[in-house]
Amino acid sequence: MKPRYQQLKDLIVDRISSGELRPGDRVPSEHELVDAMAVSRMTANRALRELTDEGYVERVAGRGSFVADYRSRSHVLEVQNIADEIERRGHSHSCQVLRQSLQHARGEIAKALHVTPGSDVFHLLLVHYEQGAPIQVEDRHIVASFAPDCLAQDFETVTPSAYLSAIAPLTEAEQIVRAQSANRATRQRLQMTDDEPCLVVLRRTWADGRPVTFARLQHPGSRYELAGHYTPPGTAKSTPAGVVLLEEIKP
Amino acid sequence: MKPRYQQLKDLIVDRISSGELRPGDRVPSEHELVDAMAVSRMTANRALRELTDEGYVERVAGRGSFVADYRSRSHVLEVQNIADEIERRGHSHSCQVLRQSLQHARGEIAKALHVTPGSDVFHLLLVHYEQGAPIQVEDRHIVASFAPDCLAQDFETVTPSAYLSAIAPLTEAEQIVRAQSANRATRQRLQMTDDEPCLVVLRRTWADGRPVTFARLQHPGSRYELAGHYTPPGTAKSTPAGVVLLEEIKP
DNA sequence: TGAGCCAACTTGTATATACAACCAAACCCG
DNA sequence: CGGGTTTGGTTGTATATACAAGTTGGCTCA
Repeated sequence: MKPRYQQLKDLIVDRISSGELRPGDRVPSEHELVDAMAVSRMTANRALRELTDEGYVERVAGRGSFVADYRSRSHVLEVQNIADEIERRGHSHSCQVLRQSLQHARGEIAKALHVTPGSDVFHLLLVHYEQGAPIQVEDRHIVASFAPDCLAQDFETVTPSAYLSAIAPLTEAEQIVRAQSANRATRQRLQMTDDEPCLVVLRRTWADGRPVTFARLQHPGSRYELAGHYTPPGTAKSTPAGVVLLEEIKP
Repeated sequence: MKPRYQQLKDLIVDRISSGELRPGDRVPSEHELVDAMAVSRMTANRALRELTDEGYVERVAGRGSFVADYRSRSHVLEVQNIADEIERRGHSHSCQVLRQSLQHARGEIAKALHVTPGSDVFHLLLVHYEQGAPIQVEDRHIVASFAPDCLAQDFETVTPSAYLSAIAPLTEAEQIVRAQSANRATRQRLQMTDDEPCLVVLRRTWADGRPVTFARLQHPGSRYELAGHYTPPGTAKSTPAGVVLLEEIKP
């Protein structure tokens, strides 16, 4: 038998990930949980407090508890949307859609997305631009059942990342980073010289406990780099100042 | 005034990061905290429980609470030691030291390590091999005051990462990943072809609240890649199975 | 009408208490 | 001497209660 505070947490997380509760919505107060679930206030408090630590809930003394905005939930999403990233640099982002089609999953794609071969998946091929210069080729497959209206989307306005995380919170991501040579088509799309290395990111993302999308992101090595900042779990909030300017270091 | 559970947490974390308590050592039990600090057991419980969530402490019902092993504390260290990584793959690791010297910090190195130009820093240049094949050039600077006996170490036996994390827990890391062309010396050391892309990681690591080491890690693009797995804070423990085999996907 | 005050609700923290489960070492008995 | 048992210490969970502090909205009174 699970402890009662965990049952309360599961209950609330379920209501969030099912979409019943959306970011900004009010979640039951401690007293409401006490009355409805027949637990003590300390137990309800522990459940809500841990959900706060885990990023699901935001609490304000005097007002109540609310579903947190997914975007503030994890590094996963921060890293994921290149449009936000470019905007944060104060640059302009634009995007060109080269392909947006329904396909049948085959081979590695089916395996990576945990669907049976032949299942419906959407295929997207986009080029992202920063200040007019191409910065990323996004080659993405999406499980069709997760995002049925994918073909109707205008991905030149809303990036696939933003679109997907609006459907349901992306709970988990796995990625591999490689330095590779790009093929000719990619070189052309990214306006790369022949011998310029290409930074490739393979990323698989989960929602509702199953993989929903797989992307291959290719970037020109001379104009793009990945930055990461790691702290031990729990220390994340105490980010010290002066964590910049590593960029300036030349080999 | 800080809440009392936070005071207890600070107290214990201070004793850990000062070195008074080392991994595996016993930390005060709840009852001992109750007696010594004049708090209720629930308050002591909350302090120890949160330290457990944050990775500082491991608790075993019936035995007690103990300082956690740093190595299980965060992705930072997991990723950091290439010898462990190679060993985990069941391969053999070896290492060749090309340089191990005392230098004076200049320019970007001084800035990156937050020391005044001219301060003592150690400089290491190593090549790591996996199954006899070169896999990484490690070009590292270490703040001398942090690791005074650095020149006496045999880094062909114990990697710099392992050595540094034995001195004090590394609490924070910042890294940048690039795809670059390697210069001729590096290409030769890594036995790379002329047009092979090079995966470069620039990493700065903190301990005791200050940067202590800066490393440039270069890898042959055809034989090395970075893998990462991200979950939202708090969900980290529920890592689902079937998170492998992304490696097999060919572009 | 408007400004200030107050009451109700909320979260945040702290205490005292209770019981279950677990572990290790001491203990007892055959 | 050896094996089962007891016992004391430990964590894990749960409850009832209390007070402080923040927020909101309504109410009163000038």
